Amino acid sequence: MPELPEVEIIKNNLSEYMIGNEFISIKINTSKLRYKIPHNFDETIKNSKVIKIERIAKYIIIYLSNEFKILVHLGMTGNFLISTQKTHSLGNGPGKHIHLKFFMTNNVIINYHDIRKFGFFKIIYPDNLVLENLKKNVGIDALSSKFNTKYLMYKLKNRTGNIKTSLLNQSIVGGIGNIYASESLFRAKISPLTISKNLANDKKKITKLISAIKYILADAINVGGSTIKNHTNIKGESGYFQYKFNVYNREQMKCKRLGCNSLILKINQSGRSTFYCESCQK
DNA sequence: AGCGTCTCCTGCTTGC
DNA sequence: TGCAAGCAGGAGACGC
Repeated sequence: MPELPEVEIIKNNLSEYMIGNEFISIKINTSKLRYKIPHNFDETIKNSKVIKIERIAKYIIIYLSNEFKILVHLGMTGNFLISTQKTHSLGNGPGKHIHLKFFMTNNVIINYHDIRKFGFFKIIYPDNLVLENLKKNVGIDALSSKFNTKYLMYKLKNRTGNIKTSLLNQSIVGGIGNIYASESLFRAKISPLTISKNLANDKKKITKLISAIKYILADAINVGGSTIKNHTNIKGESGYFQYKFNVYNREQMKCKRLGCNSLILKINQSGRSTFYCESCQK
């Protein structure tokens, strides 16, 4: 589920329901996520107010009034769903995979749902540099104005792997995942097999790639992200960028570009699926 | 430094 | 129908 557009949507949803409100309590159903939920998680968060929420690449950071912060990553299948004290309903199936429940002072319950339990929650202590290190390590956000031609040429110039794998590398650019890497390369008409350092010499193509990435991500955010298996917004509503896929999940289907009769190919790169059109992407 | 491989977990799809 | 294998949006740890 969650790549940059989905995380951005979830961040905005959380902001709407959390900012300005306090945590009454936290119920932990499952502490064994990717990392074990710390034993003082509830104690640390309880009675603090949410000040602001930001996104760094695919991470969400919740700033608390007591100077602590919560670092959240949604892994492959993490999501938040809202319910209220009154109804206590989720409107989205059984609660089998709800691992945490945040009870807020505005009578809202924010439920963390994660089938594969690859997501995590960490407490960042005041003055701890986790966040600063994270900002260094995840490179520049794909939607940032700093993600520009000069930057990407520099980052790719020594890379001997393929461009598709480089786009998934969060230390090069933050936020792109497997879906949007394939879709962006299609839009930029660049083959996913292109060696990164060769592409780095082609200023025009790099510029085209950057604008394709920004276009695709912004478009996906506008339509609520991609719902492949279970991404929804906090109210349980699906996105519909999946209907706009040109290549992702379209193996052996006809290329959508007008006049192109080729079929979309599926290959494996660094253990991940890549979809592309051999005729359109050179 | 950079690349490939493996791993965490559950559920759905595919093939025998 | 039943069962097992394979695959899935992510990323950190490891060896080379």
